[in-house]
Amino acid sequence: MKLSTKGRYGVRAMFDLALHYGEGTTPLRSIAERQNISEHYLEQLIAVLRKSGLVNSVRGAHGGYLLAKEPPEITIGDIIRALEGPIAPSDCVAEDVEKDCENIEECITRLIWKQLQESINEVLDSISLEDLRQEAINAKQKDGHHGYLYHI
Amino acid sequence: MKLSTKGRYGVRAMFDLALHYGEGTTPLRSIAERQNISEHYLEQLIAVLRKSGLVNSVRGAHGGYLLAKEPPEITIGDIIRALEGPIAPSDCVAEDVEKDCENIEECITRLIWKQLQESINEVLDSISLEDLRQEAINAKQKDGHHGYLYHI
DNA sequence: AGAAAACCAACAAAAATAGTCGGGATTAAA
DNA sequence: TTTAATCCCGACTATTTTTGTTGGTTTTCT
Repeated sequence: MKLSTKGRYGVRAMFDLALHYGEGTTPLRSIAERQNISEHYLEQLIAVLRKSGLVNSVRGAHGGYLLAKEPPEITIGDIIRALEGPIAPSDCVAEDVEKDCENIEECITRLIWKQLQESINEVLDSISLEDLRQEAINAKQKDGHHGYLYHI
Repeated sequence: MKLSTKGRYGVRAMFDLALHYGEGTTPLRSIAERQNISEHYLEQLIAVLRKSGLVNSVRGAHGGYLLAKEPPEITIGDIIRALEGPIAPSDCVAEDVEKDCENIEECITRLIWKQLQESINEVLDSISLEDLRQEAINAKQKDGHHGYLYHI
């Protein structure tokens, strides 16, 4: 029950773009440096996000990436599903798969995975990039020097 | 965001034991056959469940496994956490790990993983083996011939 | 032209997953 | 007392997924 770096890096990259929303394009190198992620690896992830219609790109010098929609219109769920595939704790609850349960016990445990799937989607779809942006603004106001408010 | 077979097989095995609760021990082979899971692989999983105090074992001929507590006292969360480790979408929200976020963005995305973790645990801890047992009884009553009610 | 960037495809190391294999220890029953 | 059923244990292995790396090509601004 863990997200891979794909999802986590992807969310951070999109969050980074959200913080620079309205300022034109952001080159991948800047995102990678700020977020401390391998640039080439992030390239692969953002390619997926582009193909999913979540970011646009501008090629050439002074090019870069930018959000394809406004921050309130992009949810964490959109990002995670693009990068990690549909959220399905078990294959039998994935939308595109038609798989028969082999026995009644399997059918019943399926109820669990269905509930879990719905709950996860609900949480992830309830948080938009705008929400994160607001959190960041609040955090900075409370603690001027970039303050690591949420350390464990 | 997918559970491995460890968690899913484990839940099915425990469910199987719940359906036979009060009937003494159940040999692993029976569980493996009914649930169509490799016996040797399931052995490894049930060893973990035993060490976690969720099942007891009886060695020797006519031995087998049985639930260590009553079905209402065992939740799906107990089983999943035993087999897959603590539910933590990101390491920074795992209880045993003290990891500093490296920048403010990472700290803010952490809020997502924390919310997600809580939601997942809530769902999984709200379902007990007894709940599944009741579902099974209902399903059988409605459809006498072992009826695959929950097919997609 | 030159530099900055996106874009692309193949490769590869490391880790996790999903088992398999072979035997040893324990116990009930014949 | 042997035998069969069963749990117990450790080592091995194949496959897949993750997490990148390498080395380019193309596009566009200055």
